[in-house]
Amino acid sequence: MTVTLADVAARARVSPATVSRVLNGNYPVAAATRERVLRAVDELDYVLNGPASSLAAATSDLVGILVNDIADPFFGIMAGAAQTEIGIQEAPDATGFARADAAGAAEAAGPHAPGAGRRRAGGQKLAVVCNTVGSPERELTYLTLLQRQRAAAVILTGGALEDADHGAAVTAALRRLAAAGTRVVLCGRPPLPDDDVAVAALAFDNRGGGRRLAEHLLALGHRTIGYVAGPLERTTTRHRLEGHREALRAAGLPAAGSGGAQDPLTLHGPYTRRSGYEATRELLRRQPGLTAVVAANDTVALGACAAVRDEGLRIPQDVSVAGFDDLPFSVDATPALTTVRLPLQEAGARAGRLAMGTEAPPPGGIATIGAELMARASTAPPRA
Amino acid sequence: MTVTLADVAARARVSPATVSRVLNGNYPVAAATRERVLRAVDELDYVLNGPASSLAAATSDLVGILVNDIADPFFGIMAGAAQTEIGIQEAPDATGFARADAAGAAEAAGPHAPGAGRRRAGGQKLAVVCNTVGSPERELTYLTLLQRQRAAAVILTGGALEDADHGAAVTAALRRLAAAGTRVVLCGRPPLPDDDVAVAALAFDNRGGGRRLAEHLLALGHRTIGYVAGPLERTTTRHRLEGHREALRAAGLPAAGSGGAQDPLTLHGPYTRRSGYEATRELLRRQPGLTAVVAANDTVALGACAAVRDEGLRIPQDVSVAGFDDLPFSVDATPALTTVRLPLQEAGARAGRLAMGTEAPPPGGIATIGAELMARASTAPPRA
DNA sequence: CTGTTAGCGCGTTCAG
DNA sequence: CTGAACGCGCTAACAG
Repeated sequence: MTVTLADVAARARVSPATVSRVLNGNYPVAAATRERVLRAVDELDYVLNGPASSLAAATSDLVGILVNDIADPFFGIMAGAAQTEIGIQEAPDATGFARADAAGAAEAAGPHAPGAGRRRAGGQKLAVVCNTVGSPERELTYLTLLQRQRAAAVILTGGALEDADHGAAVTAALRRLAAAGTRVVLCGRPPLPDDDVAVAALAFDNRGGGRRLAEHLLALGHRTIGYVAGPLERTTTRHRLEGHREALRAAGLPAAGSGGAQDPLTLHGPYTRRSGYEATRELLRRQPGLTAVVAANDTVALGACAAVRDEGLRIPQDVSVAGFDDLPFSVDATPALTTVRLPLQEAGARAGRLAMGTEAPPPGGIATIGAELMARASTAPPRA
Repeated sequence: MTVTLADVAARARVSPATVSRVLNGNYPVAAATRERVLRAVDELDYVLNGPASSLAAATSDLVGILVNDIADPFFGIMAGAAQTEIGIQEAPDATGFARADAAGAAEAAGPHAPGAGRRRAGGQKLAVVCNTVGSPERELTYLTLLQRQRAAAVILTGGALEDADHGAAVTAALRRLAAAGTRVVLCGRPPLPDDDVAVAALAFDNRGGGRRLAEHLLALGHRTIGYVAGPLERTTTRHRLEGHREALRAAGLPAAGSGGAQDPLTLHGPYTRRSGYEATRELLRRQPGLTAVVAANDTVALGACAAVRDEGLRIPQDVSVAGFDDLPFSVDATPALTTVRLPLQEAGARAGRLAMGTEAPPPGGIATIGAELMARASTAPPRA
C-alpha cells in the first residue's frame, strides 16, 4: 500500500540503488537521471522509510534532548536553541554533491504548495525533546529508548540528581550510548566522573553566581539573609548554595550550615512559585530580623515576593529579594528582580552544535559558562 | 560488535523468536524460559534495535508533539501534560520478572504482559516534542520527518497559520500521515477543513474568552479599550480579536475594524513582552483617552504593564490591563493580572490520551474547551 | 508453548 | 555513472 523506494525506481526507470543515491546525495548521479528520480518521488508522494533506512545504515537522524521540566522556560529556552541549531542542517557535504542535490531538490519543488520540496529533505536531523519531569526512572527510560532508536546524539540539560546509585545508572546508560556511537553532550550540568563518555560538558558557574549574588547583598549591608533553596540532592541546588555560603563565610558571618543541615535560614523545596511563597513566609516567621531572601531561581523568587507582600512588607525597603537564571519575566516583576543571568540561549545553541559535531569540543571536554549578576530594583540596603 | 537478538537467543538457548516474544510480552512464554531470556538480556546489556523492530513490525513507538514555541510555557504546559500521559505506560517491574513462576499463569491470562524492566522496556512510547518556532517550513519538515519515522501519533498544538497554501500543505501532510496509520490529534487548534484526517480536535474557546474579557471591561465602564493583538494570520489571534469586537459591537460601540485593518485601537505583534511594551506605548500616545489595554496573551500583557508604568500611569487606577491564558506567573504580576484561563494541562493530557487511543474521541471528533475569565486586580473601573 | 522460515525497505558493496 | 546482490536485526506467520 505504501510506496517504497522500488516503486520510485520503477517509475523513474532506474534501479533502487540509484534512487537511494539521489535521495542521500552522497554519490554522483547524472543530472538527467536525478531529475527523473526526483520527479517520480514527487509524483508518487514518496517518503523515505526511516526505520528501514536506519537499519541498513546503522544510524539514525534522531537527536534527543532531555529536560527536567518542559514547562519551565529555563529548559524551554535551552532546548529551543539546541533544536534550532540542529534542525537547520543541510545534507552532508563531504563529497560536495550534497549541495548540488539540495539545490536540485529546491528547484524541482514543483507545483506543490510551498515547502513541498522539503518532503524529501535528506540529512535532516530530528531534534526531539524528552521531558523527564525530574524523575530518575524516566530519565533512564528515555535514555534507553533513545539508545533503542540508535539516536545520533543525546543532550542532557539542567542539574543532575546527586544520588550515587542513580548517577552510576545514568553513567552506565551514557556509556552504552557512547559505545553505540551516540554523541553525548551535557548542557547546564556538571561533567561526569567518567571523562570519556560525554563529548562535552557545558557547566554553568552556579557556585560563582551564588557567590556574587550573596556578595552583592552583603555589600548592601545585609547580614540576615534567608535562602529558599531548590530540591535536595540536585547539583544545581548544592552549587548555588555553596557559593552563597562561601560569600557569607568570607564576610565573617556564621556561615550557616557549613555542613549541618540545621541552618534555620535555609529551606529546601521544588522549583515552584508555591515553594517560594511558603518557604518565605516560614522564614519571615522564624526570623523577624530577616532583611533579604535569596531564591533558588526566578520562579521561586516570584513566590517569595508574593509572600513578602502578603506579610505587609515592602520590596526592597523592608526586605530585598533575589532570584537566579534571569528568565524573561524577571525584568517585569515589580520591582524588577535582581538575579543572576545564565546565557541559556547561547549554551543551548552551543550544545546543539556539539551534538551535531559542528563545533569543536572545549579543551578537556569541559567548559564553564559564566553567570552574571543582574542587580536590579528588588534589592537595596536594609532599613536602619 | 553490538549485541543482537540472536546473541541473546544463543545465550539463553532458545530461538530468536522466543526472545522477541519475551521482550514484547505479547505472546505466552513459559516462565522458566522467560527467566532465562531475561537473564541473558541483562548479562549482555542487550537493548532492542528500534529501527529493525519498527521495520519488521511496520510501526514505531514514536509520538510527535509539535509546538510553536517551546520556550513559552503555554506550549510547555500542554506538551508536558501530553508527554506524561503518553510515557506513563504500565510501570516497569524491575524485579518481578525474576520470580515470575506463579505470575506466569496470571500473566498469560492478561491481555498483554507488562513491558519488561527498564532496559528491556517494551511497549514504551517515545513522546517527543518538536519546536516549529512558528515557522511554516519547519512545521512541514517535522511532519515529514515524523512520517519518515512512521510515528504512531502526532499532536499539533496551538494556533494555526491562516495561509491558504500552507494550510493546504499541512492538511496534505496530515492526510499522508493518517493514511500511513499515524493518529493525528489537534490540541488548542481549530479543526481541519477536512473532517476525516484528525482523530480529534480540541479547540480552545478563544472567541468566547475574548468576548467575556471585553464584556468584563465594558461592565466596569471602559469605553476606549486598546488591543495588542498577536501575529496576523494566526487563528488564535483572529478568534480572540473577533470575540473582543463582538462584545464591543453588542455594547453599541464603534466596533472598530469590523473588517477594516484601520482600527487605531488595535496593533499586531508577536507574542513577546517587547511587542506588548511597544504597542502599548504607541496606543497610549495615539489615544490619550485610553482607559484599558487588552493583550494577546499574558506575556504581552506584562510588556503592556511595563509600558503603562513607564508612562507614569498606575494600574488599574489610570489604565486597566488584561491578558490571556492565565500562565502561572500571571497571578504574581503586580497587580495580579486579569486574564482568561485556558485549561492547558487538562487539554494536553487529553490530547495525549487521544493520541494513545486511551480515550474515545469526542462526538464528531471536535471538542471546544472552555475559557474562563479570571478577574483580578489589574482591571478596575476607569477614573471619572 | 517453541522453533523455522520469510521477508520488512533500504544502504552498500562489487561489477560493469 | 549505474545495476545486481546481499544483509542490517527483528517480527510474523506457520508448523510442530
